[in-house]
Amino acid sequence: MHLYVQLAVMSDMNQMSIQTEAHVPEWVSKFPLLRDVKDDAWLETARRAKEVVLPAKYEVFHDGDPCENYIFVVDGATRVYKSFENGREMLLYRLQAGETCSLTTSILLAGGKYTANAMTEVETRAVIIPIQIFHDTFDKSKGFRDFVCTTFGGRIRDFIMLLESIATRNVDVRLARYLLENRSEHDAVEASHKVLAFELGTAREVVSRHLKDFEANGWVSLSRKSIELINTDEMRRLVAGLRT
Amino acid sequence: MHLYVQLAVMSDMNQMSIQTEAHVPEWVSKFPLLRDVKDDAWLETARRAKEVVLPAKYEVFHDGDPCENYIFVVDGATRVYKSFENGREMLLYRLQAGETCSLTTSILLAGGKYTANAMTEVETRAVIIPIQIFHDTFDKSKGFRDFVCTTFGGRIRDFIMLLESIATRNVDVRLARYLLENRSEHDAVEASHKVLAFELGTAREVVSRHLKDFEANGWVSLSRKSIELINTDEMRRLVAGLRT
DNA sequence: ATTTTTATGTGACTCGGTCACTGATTAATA
DNA sequence: TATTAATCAGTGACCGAGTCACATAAAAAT
Repeated sequence: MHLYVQLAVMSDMNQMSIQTEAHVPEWVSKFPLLRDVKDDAWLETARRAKEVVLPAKYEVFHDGDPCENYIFVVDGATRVYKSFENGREMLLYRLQAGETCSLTTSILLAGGKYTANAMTEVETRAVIIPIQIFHDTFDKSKGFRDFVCTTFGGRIRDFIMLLESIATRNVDVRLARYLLENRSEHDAVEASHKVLAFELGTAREVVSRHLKDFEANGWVSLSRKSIELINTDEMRRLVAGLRT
Repeated sequence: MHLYVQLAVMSDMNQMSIQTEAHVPEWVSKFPLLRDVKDDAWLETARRAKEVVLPAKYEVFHDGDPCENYIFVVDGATRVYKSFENGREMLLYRLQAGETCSLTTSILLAGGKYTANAMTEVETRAVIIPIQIFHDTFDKSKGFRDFVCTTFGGRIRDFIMLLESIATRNVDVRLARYLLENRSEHDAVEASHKVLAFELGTAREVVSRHLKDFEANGWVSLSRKSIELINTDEMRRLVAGLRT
């Protein structure tokens, strides 16, 4: 959060004087709820906001860091995860184009430090707003405020769903669902077991065992970093709870 | 959420005309962040708010219900929990005097239905604000807005801690900590294993077994609905991670 | 006094997570 | 290119947690 500002591709402040009143930076189009917000407070903040480009595998923030900016993700993908003392990591959510970081929002609104980590998975474009300007705009612009609250409020439900997926231990169902939902047009998922384990919040060995079971059932065909789906009907039955 | 308005003890609207401008309803004193908020929008909302008294074991809201009111808990205790399909229940958080329901807030801000249940544990006094008035006051009163955002934002951290406590399965440590933190002045905890299991988000049998282990270690003495702590030093060592 | 409810204790079992290894394949580099 | 290092996958043993099916005992209700 400290270093990457130096990587910033600043939006050209000099051009502001010749922009028309209705001008909205291009990146805002990625955020439908903000597109129609036209008040001065928001538009000035949007125009002044810094756009940054983060390389892949870049640590955006770390457990314990203070929070200095509100973050709009314009393009790319960033995972927000919690590292536990025992070394395990749990994916809390993934930020993609058009999303904002709810953990960041919560800290900006309520204070405190980051309680999780974030790392870009691929090169990620983001727009950041310093904390003071965030608060100022939050007070002055109802449109921006509604955007922040709406995007933030929805995340509680996601956390509860995450809780449920951990509390009700049904890795086989979640694995099957993940494979069905993330297969390519050729009914294959190109991912290592380690990656799948991280996505599902479980251990690699557990994924390997279930995949072996799936293979024994004739549902999938396994090879290095690739799972080919053979019998998607049976897998769908498993996901639907119609156990075989 | 529908019925209990009929139980309401309405604040006497007729008295409003003779109240001084600086008058703040008594219940606001339970919410430190609101005590110094004096703008008209908030004060009028505070004075108009309905105060309700809910009996113990009253279902405040249920998974799937729409959300119609913002809720200030003035006195008592209400548990907010999620029921899973397999019948297990998980305590998300407990609302006590001076708290507001973050799940309710998230729905008011972002829309949607309740995704959990809430039930009073003891008779609970609460003040409720209808959704339209909530939104109106949220826009007009910076003080109220700051209160809502601050109390709400802090809950994300709690959810992450809850996630951690489930993901890192160390029921013995959490049980010991719970006993240490909730013992009476006589170093005893008066609760059934079932209740303890609910508090810790685990199964009754697991609690029973760990308590038996604690007893075998000479740390506690067990009797019906009562756990007497004998050797708190060793239990503290366990909690601190200095395993024996 | 009898029945019902609640609280607790236990053994057998399944599942998920960890550990310690193995071999196989790919990537890096000397 | 040959060698080394890193990554990927598989497996068995083990442990903790959760579930199930009981059993016993105490308290509450009738």
